[in-house]
Amino acid sequence: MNRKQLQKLGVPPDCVKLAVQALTRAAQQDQGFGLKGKRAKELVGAVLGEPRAYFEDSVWGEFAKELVADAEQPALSNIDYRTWGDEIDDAAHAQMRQACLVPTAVGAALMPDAHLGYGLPIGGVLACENAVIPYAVGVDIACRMKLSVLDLPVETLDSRRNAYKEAIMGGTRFGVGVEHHPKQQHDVLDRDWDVTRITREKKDTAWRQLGTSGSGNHFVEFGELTLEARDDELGLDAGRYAALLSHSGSRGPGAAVCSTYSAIAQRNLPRRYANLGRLAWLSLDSEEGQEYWAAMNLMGEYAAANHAVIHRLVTSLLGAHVVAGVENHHNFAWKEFHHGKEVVVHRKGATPAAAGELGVIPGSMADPAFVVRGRGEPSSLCSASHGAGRCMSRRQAKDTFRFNAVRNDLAKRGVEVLAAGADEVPGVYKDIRRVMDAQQDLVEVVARFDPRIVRMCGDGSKAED
DNA sequence: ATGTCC
Repeated sequence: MNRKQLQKLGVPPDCVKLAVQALTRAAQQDQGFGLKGKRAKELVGAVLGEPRAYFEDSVWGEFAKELVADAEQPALSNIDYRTWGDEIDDAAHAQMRQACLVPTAVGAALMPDAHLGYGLPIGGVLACENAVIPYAVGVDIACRMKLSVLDLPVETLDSRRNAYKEAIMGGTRFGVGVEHHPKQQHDVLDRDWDVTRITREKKDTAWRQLGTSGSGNHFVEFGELTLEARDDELGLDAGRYAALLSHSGSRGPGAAVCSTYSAIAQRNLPRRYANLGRLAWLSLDSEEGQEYWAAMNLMGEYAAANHAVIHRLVTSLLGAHVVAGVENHHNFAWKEFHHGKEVVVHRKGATPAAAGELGVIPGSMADPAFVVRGRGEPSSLCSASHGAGRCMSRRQAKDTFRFNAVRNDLAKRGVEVLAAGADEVPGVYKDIRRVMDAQQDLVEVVARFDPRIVRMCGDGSKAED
């Protein structure tokens, strides 16, 4: 009997392989019994009819157990999600509805900067029970923000402009595959990179890329931080400060971890869930799930180290010291308690916003970023947006904007862009002020950061220096 | 967002 015949008989697709193995064993034990025989059909039919009666059978036991396990696989969920903001496209909603079908999903929310992503939309928050979804964390695992407030008078942003520009140009590296020469040092290299094969193999890449910014929406910029009132936790009085803000992640190694474990998850995805595709999950009880969890957390430390090195290099070139700081992941998964039970909360392009938790939400190269304090709103799973959110694709942006023209406009508005592409100009983003208005119940604004000197990945160069 | 992976 072949696969097709077995399935016609009622064998679930995920059990066909074991049925074939059982038939082969049966044929070996009984010389007069061929695989095509009517008897084969009868035997398979009998096991299908009462699988539990065959659990101890040396020929049919394994197949029988798989039949029962397959029937007991959890059904699709169908949970609800709340949405903040009203400028979210249908495609992002469609992805969120798919995510709400994931069998382990128990909570979901969509942030006001949401837009289309792989698997879960960017700006999507998804809580699962005892399972992790690599593509609900995202390709750039632990993509993150870091703000450092400097001990230099805010006026030096103008009076010492060249020193600031040289510090950014000398201390940062942008581009796909870009590395530091010589390699930088950080304690993260002393962590255990042998937790998975892929982290072991990517450790040297990680070292070479340590302290680099990559491409896309990543940036390093100087700007002016304004506090309307003293903030004790930040340790800053009301006033204006020179500050350094960066957006970067786990570079090549994080992408390799994501693709490795999402491929495993998708390969293991039972056929009945096939249309969930890139939302494939790994049980935290499985070896693969534990490996991903360990690798993801290492990438979290690595991304934090990248920012630490960037800030170390840039502030050291500038001759500045750091007097206060805020940082947070916005592509990550955490074990947290919500509604009385422990769940895995995936935030993919979403800022953790538990009550009292500080975070940074950037706008665009010309619009303000905000230091925020979470309000711990339960229905958002204690989350907020991670930025303004794109309202135009990179492709469309290249056809719509000429970067040099935009750059001249921005210069008149007091923002000097050292390098960037047309796909990251302010016009490709929603209005950050509207996005902040839409999430007043999620975060309170602690400070505003206005960009003054900005570096992103330049156009037409994949590995510029 | 990354890098060219049988």
